[in-house]
Amino acid sequence: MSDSIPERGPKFRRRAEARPDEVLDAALELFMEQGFAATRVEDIARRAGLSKGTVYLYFPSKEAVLEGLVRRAIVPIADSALEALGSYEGDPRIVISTVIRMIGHRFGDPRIVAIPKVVFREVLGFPHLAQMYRTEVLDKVLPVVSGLIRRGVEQGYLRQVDPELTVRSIIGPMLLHLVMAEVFGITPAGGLQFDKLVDNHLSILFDGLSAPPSAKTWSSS
Amino acid sequence: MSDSIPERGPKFRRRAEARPDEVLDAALELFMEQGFAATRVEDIARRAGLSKGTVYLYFPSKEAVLEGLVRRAIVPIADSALEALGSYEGDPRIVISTVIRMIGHRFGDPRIVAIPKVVFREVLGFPHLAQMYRTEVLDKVLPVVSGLIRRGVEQGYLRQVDPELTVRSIIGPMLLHLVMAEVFGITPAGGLQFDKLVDNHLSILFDGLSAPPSAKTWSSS
Amino acid sequence: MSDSIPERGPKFRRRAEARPDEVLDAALELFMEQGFAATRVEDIARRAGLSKGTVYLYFPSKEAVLEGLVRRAIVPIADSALEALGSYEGDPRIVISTVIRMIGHRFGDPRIVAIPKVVFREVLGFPHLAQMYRTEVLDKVLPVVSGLIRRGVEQGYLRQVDPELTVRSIIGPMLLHLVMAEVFGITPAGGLQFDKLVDNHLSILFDGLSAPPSAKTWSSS
Amino acid sequence: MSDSIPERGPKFRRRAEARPDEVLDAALELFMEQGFAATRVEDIARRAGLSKGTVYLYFPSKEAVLEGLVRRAIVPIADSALEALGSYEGDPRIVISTVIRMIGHRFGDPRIVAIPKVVFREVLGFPHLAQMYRTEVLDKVLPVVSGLIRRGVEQGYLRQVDPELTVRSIIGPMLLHLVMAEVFGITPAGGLQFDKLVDNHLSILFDGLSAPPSAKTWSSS
DNA sequence: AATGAATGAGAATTCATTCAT
DNA sequence: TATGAATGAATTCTCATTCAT
Repeated sequence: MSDSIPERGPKFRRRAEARPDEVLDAALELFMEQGFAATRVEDIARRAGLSKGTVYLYFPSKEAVLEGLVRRAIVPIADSALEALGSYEGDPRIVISTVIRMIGHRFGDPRIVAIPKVVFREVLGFPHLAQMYRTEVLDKVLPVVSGLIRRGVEQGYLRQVDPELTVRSIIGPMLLHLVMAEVFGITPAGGLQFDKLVDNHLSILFDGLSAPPSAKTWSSS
Repeated sequence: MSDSIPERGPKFRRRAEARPDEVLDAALELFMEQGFAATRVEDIARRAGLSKGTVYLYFPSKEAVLEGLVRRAIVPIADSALEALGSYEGDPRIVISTVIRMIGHRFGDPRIVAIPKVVFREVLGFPHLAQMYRTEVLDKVLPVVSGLIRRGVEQGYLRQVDPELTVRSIIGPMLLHLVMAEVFGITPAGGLQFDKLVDNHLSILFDGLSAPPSAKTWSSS
Repeated sequence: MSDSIPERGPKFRRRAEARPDEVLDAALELFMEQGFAATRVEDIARRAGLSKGTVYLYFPSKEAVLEGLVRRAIVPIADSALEALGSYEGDPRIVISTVIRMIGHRFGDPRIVAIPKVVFREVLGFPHLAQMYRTEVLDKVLPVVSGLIRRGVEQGYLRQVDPELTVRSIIGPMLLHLVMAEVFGITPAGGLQFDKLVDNHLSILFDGLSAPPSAKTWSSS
Repeated sequence: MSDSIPERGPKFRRRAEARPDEVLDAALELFMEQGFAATRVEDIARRAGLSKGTVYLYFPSKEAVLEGLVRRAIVPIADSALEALGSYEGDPRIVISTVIRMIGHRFGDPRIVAIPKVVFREVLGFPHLAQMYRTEVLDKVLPVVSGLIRRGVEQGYLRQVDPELTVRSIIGPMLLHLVMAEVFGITPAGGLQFDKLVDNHLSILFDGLSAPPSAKTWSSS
């Protein structure tokens, strides 16, 4: 029992410390594919290469797995977003572009998009999940972004806009791009192409849809 | 026949024609509040003022209720959207504004937003729901919108943008506004205020975030 | 309702007194096809050209329909069988042949075989049905048959056999013929052919399987 | 049953391999007593000393239990019957007697008769059960028996009879004996007494009911 | 630590029966 | 009489969770 038992289990022996993470990985995939309710604990176990009982060794309940999933994802998100947005001083359009591109890049990784997708899906059923996500992620990130915009307006970089509402204009198109692709399978001709979306989006976001000569004659109100 | 006792409690109300709609109304509320999986058929019945069995009188399964919900909502959506977008000829910004405002207005009615919310939530678990929604709503509406944009570009009203991707920039901010409010309870100071969101959004959409003088010095690429 | 309403209902108007019988007819078919438990009251009603509620106008419960079915079938069976067997005095082989042929003939009518088939199927679940069938049919018919055999033995027409057990030898082959055909779809080449079965059976029953010369050397004990 | 309780109560007996058989045993008893439809899965579980869920651990549905029951019974039946009938060469009456006696003996065991009884009862409701039983049992056994008879006729041991129809005369009386006893509780004075039935039956089968002197004057046609 | 057999509460669905019309 | 909408008890089946090994 002490050393070489290579033929036990279908896979090579793994370090026990990695187990909880493997469970979360498996759960993430499944919750994303079918939702929390439709995923059986045994499915999670199987996909993680474990038995049902073992899952309960690391998580007291199925709901705890979902919670663990969100918790695990929360720290790096808030961290890296705030880090990038952090204390930049100059033209906010540069930071915004940078961050948007970074987010766009990250969302190319299915492991990363999966988290918000699962959260969106399940929060209504588990309000304290929403609470957690809001407190740990949104309440930290949103004020920074709107602060950035406010400063941009004050410093003359940006037109007079409502900073809070403008956050929706910055992030919304990317969310929709994802939703269309993931939920309905609607992508542009060549695939997800987040890069192109970001280019098109930033161009409109900063310079508007209107053709230059029309700027005088057009009024959106 | 002898004596008429019409007020004998909620039982035997005999309004057969209205029943399916009452069931759908109740189901919509519950699916929205807790999701499809967490809603028991008995809950639906109770909220509709019926007994469990009666629900099955009109719908062969719980899933059929969900389907009926989507089906009921689909026709008016596609209709009214296409009607508004229809065959407008002039400056597309006027149509876009009009439609966006119309959508914004409609989304003020919780009965109306509820449908896409439920669809988004459950679609992963019921792929043919996605199919239905896509075929009946998205595949009809999206091409019209991107056609509008394409024409706007060709006729010089709009800058050179990718029509398909630009759809995301038009609708995305509104989706995010809703998601933030409904999923995480994050609204601007005074409530949902869809009107203000729409104004802010359209202003940015057409004229861009950048302050006018900066147009020369800024490059979004 | 006053005079000529030929287009109401799928069939010509029938006299109300026939209703209970129509219900029993429908029930018989269905109980035979699928068994009592698998037959819904609504199925019975539909096949009888009535509505569910109307069935309850004539029978207080589903079980009462089954009971009514058996009751209706019992009288003529006992009657006609006893009549034929009744008070015959001469060679019992003639009566037995006659009755067997009569039974064989009757069993050609699906409406008639259906009754014992349904009874066999359901008696275990409704013991008082068995009781009824036994008291009304079997306890009347069997003693007459074994009495006939006993007398045949006493009068030298038949070999020394056990009259009670011999009843099984007389009727059993016909039962098996039916069971094989109805339950497993196993019939002789040209169909049910009850006539041929009866001929073959009677020939063996009275004269035995053994070839004549072997009679001396063979002993069945 | 009386003593050896491996203590610890009925829970967690951990005898995984025996379980399916225990379930089948319990189901057999119940299906026989009350029929398939009237037996609840929980009843089966309870009688097997298990919980409802455990039944589903081994059988995916109640119907699968019924199927398993038949499947389990089928192999030994066909095997032992064919073995006995197999390749006998001489006087077929000896084999027939032997097999009939063997069957008679076996049918003394309630566990064995139960199977065909359940099959007969439920087969109309589950046609593929009939299919299975027919293919695996009847289609194997019947041709062997009729072949035996045909050979007996050819070799002069038996009178000119129809081999296929004669099968009914051989087996039918035993079936009826069982049906009368099990369905209606009608047995000869001293109980089932299969031995006596078999003796009486074989005597008639081979030598006929008719008293010897009458052979000339009697004609069964 | 790991397993998977066993449990039982809970949910979907069916259908006999009732009753206002 | 006749109808069929409405009811709810009963039943099948699922699956999170426990626990002996």
